[in-house]
Amino acid sequence: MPGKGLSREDIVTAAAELIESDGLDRLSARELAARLHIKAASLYNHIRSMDELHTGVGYYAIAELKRAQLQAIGGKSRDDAVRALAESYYRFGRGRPELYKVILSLPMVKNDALQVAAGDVVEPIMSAMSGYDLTMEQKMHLQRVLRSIMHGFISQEEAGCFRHFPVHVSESYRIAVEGFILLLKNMENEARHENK
Amino acid sequence: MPGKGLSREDIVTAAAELIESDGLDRLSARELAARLHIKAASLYNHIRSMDELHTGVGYYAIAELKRAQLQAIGGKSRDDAVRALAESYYRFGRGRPELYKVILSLPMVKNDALQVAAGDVVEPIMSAMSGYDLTMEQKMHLQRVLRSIMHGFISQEEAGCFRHFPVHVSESYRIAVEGFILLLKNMENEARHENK
DNA sequence: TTGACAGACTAACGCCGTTAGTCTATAATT
DNA sequence: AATTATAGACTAACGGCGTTAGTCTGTCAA
Repeated sequence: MPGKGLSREDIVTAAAELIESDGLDRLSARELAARLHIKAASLYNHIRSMDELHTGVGYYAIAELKRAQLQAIGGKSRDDAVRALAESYYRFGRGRPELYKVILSLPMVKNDALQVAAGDVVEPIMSAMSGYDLTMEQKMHLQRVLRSIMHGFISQEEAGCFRHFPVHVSESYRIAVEGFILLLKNMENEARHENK
Repeated sequence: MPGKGLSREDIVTAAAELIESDGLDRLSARELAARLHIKAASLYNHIRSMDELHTGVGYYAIAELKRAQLQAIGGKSRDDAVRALAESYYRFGRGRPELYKVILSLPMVKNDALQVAAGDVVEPIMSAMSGYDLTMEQKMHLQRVLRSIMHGFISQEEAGCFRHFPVHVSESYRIAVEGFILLLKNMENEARHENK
């Protein structure tokens, strides 16, 4: 094996590094190949297409995000867990914006394997909400709500939509998260009154 | 003027139509030119670059979205206005997904003129919240929160993230909006108690 | 009638992802 | 130890992309 020591995983890792350092739009077969000291065509000995590589980086990014969230939740529960989750999600999105973009650009539809990865996105949120007295169906709805808040916030700030007013973005986010916690408790109480 | 009757606006309109019918990723100079029965290079007599054209379509999309929202709010106020706004936003995002993508892909940072357009995004939301007894600063925060909810929801559903559970998406959205209204009223009441 | 010019054209450049075909060095087999 | 198979690099090329330069032509104003 001439010029060995180059696995598929090496390429995915190199692509992730390229994306994080130079930006997602700078990822190209030739640029990536140059970093690995090979020619663009040689990449195709390891990957099927740039699209598949993109998906591969997506898995990596989702795994990183999941890891960060689970670590943030730690031994916390209820409000503390939700706050920690929201903060870690925000920190990931803002701290590694290019990697976060990769997650966004993944079309979860086409690929079956990606539906597994989609579970990785949901799991930490469900875990953070485990301490609340809610039905599974309620939690599924609320998981979508929280994800929408977190993702919507990050992507709009990233796009520069929040720059135009002199009120602090972090305070807006805090209000959003506290509003979600308010909703959580409200739904808990409603259930309690019905059962009484 | 040989082959006249082709203005910059015609090209923006044609681009918007192309995007809506064939998808944003199918927009290319050659494809667009073919629709206008000219060659790709001739486009540059009217536009500076494809990027600028993209921005032009973005203006159009934002104007459309604003129009839909203001119409939805109509004479409504408070909760009704917020619900109508949220519904119209959702309907726009889901009903014209490719046009909505154009708005998302606009980087509000670079272009000064786009900051004007950003005001068009904010205005209907502030209008819907006008009936609540809140400070301007509070409304600015809450406008960000609502936008995050609406945008986060649409973009995640568009990406296919909500397909994996057998609970209705529209119900999730309803919960999210009602949660926001809950937050609105909660902040109103807090202010009232402080002032008493 | 003539000159200016808007607005189309062709040709070409350098980028992109991707495929086909070739060569070579190592690993496995005889 | 000699041979064969193969992994994995290479060059060359294709069609598509956005974009620029330079050219030609038809209409409108002087």
